[in-house]
Amino acid sequence: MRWSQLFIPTLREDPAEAEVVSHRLLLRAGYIRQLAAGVYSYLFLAQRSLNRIIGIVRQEMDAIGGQEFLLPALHPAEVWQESGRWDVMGNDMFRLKDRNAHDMCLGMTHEEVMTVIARGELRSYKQLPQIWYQIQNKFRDEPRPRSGLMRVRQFIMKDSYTFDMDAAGLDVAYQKHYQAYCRIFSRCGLKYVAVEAHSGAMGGSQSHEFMVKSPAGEDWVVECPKCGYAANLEKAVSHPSPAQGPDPDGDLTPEEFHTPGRKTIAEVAEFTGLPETSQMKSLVMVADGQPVLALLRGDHQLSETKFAGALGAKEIRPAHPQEIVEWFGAEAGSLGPVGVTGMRILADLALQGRRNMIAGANKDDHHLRHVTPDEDFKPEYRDLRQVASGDACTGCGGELALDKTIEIGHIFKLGYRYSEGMGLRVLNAEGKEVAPIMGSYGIGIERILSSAVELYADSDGMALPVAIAPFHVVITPVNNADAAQMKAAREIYEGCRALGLDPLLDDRDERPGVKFKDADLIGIPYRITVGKKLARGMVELVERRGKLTSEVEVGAAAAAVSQKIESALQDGH
RNA sequence: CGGGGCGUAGCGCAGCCUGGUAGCGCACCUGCCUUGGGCGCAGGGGGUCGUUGGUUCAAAUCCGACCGCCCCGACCA
Repeated sequence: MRWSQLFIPTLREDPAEAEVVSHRLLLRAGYIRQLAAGVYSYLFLAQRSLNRIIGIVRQEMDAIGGQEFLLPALHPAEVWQESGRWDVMGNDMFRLKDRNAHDMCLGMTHEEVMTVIARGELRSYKQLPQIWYQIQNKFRDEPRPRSGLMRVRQFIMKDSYTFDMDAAGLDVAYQKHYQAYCRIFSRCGLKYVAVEAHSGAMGGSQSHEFMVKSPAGEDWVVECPKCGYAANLEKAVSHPSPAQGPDPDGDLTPEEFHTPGRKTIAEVAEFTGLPETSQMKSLVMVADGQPVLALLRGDHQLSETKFAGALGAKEIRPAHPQEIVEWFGAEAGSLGPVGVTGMRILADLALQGRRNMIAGANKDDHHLRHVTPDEDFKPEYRDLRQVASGDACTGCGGELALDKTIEIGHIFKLGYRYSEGMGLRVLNAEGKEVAPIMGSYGIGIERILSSAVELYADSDGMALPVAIAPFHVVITPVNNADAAQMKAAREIYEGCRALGLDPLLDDRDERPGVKFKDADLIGIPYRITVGKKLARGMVELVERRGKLTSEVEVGAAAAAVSQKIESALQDGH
């Protein structure tokens, strides 16, 4: 296509509201414009790039036997009430009423709708397995949209749903998706990791997230460089570092001592001269309205996800200061498990077997020494500890690393929640009614674009992978007034088209500097510069990433770039 | 929902403190010039100063309410 005819509104300056790299560049390069908080218009370049991404996703989904549907974005309240999620989703769901005051909502996801279709039509085990998917807009009224296309309120998602007769069938569907996701993200040119994930409020047994490491990410993943263990921080396990000092021996009884003004673990450690690992950290949480005491080693952090999981709680929060005083008779900073009644006490596994530790005395400015779990109080032991960087891998002992990541895909086994709950039944070979087992698998389409921008940006702009760039190559005549240059540029352009490439001809009447800057900014992976060297019959072929430049003959330029593109697509660059 | 910041031309900003009816750079339009990294010269168009109430002879400027957007945190199938 000819640049002079296109709408590519590049900005010379950074828009003030954009902070993260991808947001800034997508705006500057004329890919997107904001309409409201977390709502964006995708202009020409973004649409081309997203279509490329969608094309890859579609191919790979079809390759595993997926069947594409297009489902309503507008749902009646009933289907969500039936699954019980009308209430669960709270303010994250966009809700509205139709003219008859009937409750409706915009779909955040499509388990309900898919299940409704399935229960109306699937009758026999002979019809299973099924893989149904859709690529379309989903709506979530995010409490805080942010980071450009990273967290938005309307976004494109590929979502698939599988129906199988048994767990073994689900395993197959799950593995197919796992493999398909690996192919999709590799083909899109991303460096990603698949990590074990928490399956969240959806329930279900097994779950993996596909993550791209990036400082712009919002999730933490834990990785072992030695054995390849990788998990979302919410779910990750590790061996904690050893306690920094031995516990005092003997069958000692708790003994109160005065700790004026010492509230934090660090302050108490300094005051007593004992390491933080000798202390018990007491956190008061409220789980579904009930107070619960959580105990950890002094230097450890509570994983709220693990904590909620251990209790099977839907909603947890730290107790308010007034509540703490009411229940413990002391303020946070002097709390401990000894003498606590009327609430569950959950202790992290790292406290099991420890003796004679320091804990709060439930009396302001006082602590207890010689507190021993199981003797001085009876806790329930659970894994509550959030993994920290440097912990030892439980598999191989390697040193775990923590990285910030962007979640681009999530697959999980749903189990029977929707089929059971919404009355989806088929007859099995014995003629008995059974509920099929389901899986659900999502990909954030815009996040693939954002991640690619983040991953390959430099000071000049973006440098998109060939497979998802809006054009393969931009042909830049340096001087429009030079008829020979324009002619050669057009010939190369036509040559590229003949080879099946998507070329962009920069025929704008602009100074060369402007053309180069814009080409770099919008991230087209290759540029053919037609300039002075044309006198010798040569043009330049520039790779956007790394700015590698080579000279080729005019007549060979199209073939040369085609070859590079071909191999880049093979290697996923 | 808690904390912070911002709203003046398409974009980036100044003006506000100390009220007197709006300015700069980029972009845009016209002409000339120039053509290997956001060129030069000349001329020009474009703004209900987020909305609304109040104070005042007079409000972009002072006071109040509201709305919107960004950032940090909480939250996040």
